[in-house]
Amino acid sequence: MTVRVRMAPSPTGTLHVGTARAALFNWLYARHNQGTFILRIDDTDEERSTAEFESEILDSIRWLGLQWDEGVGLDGPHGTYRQSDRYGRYQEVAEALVGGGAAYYDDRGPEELDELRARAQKEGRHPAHYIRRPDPPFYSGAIRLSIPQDAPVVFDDLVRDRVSFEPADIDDFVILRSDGRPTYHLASTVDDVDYEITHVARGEDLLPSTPKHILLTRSMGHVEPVYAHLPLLFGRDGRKLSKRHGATSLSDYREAGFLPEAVFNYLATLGWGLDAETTIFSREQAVAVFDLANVSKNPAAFDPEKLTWMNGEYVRAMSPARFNTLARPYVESTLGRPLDGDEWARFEKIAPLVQDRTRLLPEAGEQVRFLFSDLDGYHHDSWEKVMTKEGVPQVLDTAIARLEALADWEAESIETALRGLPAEMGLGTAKVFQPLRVAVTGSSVSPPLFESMAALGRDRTLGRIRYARQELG
RNA sequence: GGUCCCGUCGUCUAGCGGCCUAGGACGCUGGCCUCUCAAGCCGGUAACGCCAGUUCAAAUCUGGUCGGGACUGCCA
Repeated sequence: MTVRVRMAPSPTGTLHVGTARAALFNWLYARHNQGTFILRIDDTDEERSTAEFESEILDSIRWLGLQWDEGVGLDGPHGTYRQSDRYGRYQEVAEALVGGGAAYYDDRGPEELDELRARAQKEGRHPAHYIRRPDPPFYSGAIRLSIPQDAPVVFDDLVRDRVSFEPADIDDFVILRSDGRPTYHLASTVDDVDYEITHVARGEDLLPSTPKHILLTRSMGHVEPVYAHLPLLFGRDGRKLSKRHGATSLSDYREAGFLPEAVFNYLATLGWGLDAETTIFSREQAVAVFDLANVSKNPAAFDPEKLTWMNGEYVRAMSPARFNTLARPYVESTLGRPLDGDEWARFEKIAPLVQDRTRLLPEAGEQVRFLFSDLDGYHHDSWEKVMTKEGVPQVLDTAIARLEALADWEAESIETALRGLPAEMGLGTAKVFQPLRVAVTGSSVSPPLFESMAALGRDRTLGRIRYARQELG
């Protein structure tokens, strides 16, 4: 049997990292089993669904690298894969269920239903005990599924193992609203049947709805898919992942300069692992061994710090050419203008050293800023801590003399010219190189000094050291 | 309130009766390296929620308890 899995986002917001992770696990399962990964849009909530959210979600999924084989935007055997296009089908199913006696029309109003729920809570019982087929049958209003009371609903969840629900605790839930539109339960279940979905891996929040979906599937005369309920994602404080924890949308991370392969890797480690030892792994490695049955039961806390560390691992591992291409827009946005050809050459010269020091792409811009704009002032603390020390004027004077005498302007010759200074002047290395660093880059933290000077160019470097010397009087 | 799910370092996890004086990763931290910062290397910190039971032996099995979470809509 071919594995067919799906992700079914609702376009009522941007793609949440939790939804992205569920999509990721589905994708991994499909790839591992040479199955089909389907993308469907669950847009039955017409009030909140928008085309903008839908395209944002599709972009984010593509960015993460989860190519779908069937579904929205692709020619498939099931139409548009957008639920709003299939209302006729859902109505047909709902009415057939009524015809067969498995469902019924309910025209009780919200007030009456609220009263029943309140009574249930007061008496410590489940609302299902009260929301049942009313006495004389009605033939208008919403359609509810009638829950058979004969046996418990039991299923073997791939991650939870055996789960069981008593029918008395399952309410006769609405499948078709009184305006003829389907509820999530109906649309989702009908689609899973029609699209021949074999495995449903989704968030644990849907575990309590699963017996409803199973009963619905069975009353349609089909066998339910295998379920796998994934643990939920939380913030570092153990609370539900929300805006308070910072970014919750995949696109937020994309914009912050995270790499898709790092986000992919990190998300995969939340609730699953390649093996006992490996933290950094590729898509291919994950695909090779992934199994829903190995997913953890515990909820996971999303830790931006660990993601950032992991991103740095990926930044350092990429080719210099790719780093340069990816970093360029961030450098330009730091400067607020595009780089010209000469500036680009200077950047390329020092880029490998910047790459080693970058965890998030935007950091690259800050590190090379001194190369492309005049020092708009020294970092105050750096100046105070470094430049006001004794001996600094002599260090700068000596360095200027040595550098002026250089025949060429390469990092190696600059180093040769300056390397011996500390010993010659009887000073510690930091006493010599830190003042030069501050003079040249404006800060006590920068890429390596000699390479920075080489990339900056002879005239600018000497100009900056002379200027700093003047400032000291 | 009711139903269901979950419970190993601060966090992500390994562990599926003896290999556990509990392993790896992030974080934090001591040191080395070193022109600063990173990176790298060596070391440290820190966990089986609790109580019973089963067993020669329990983080691993059972029961209870406590704690956390989800759901409880004509939202998804």
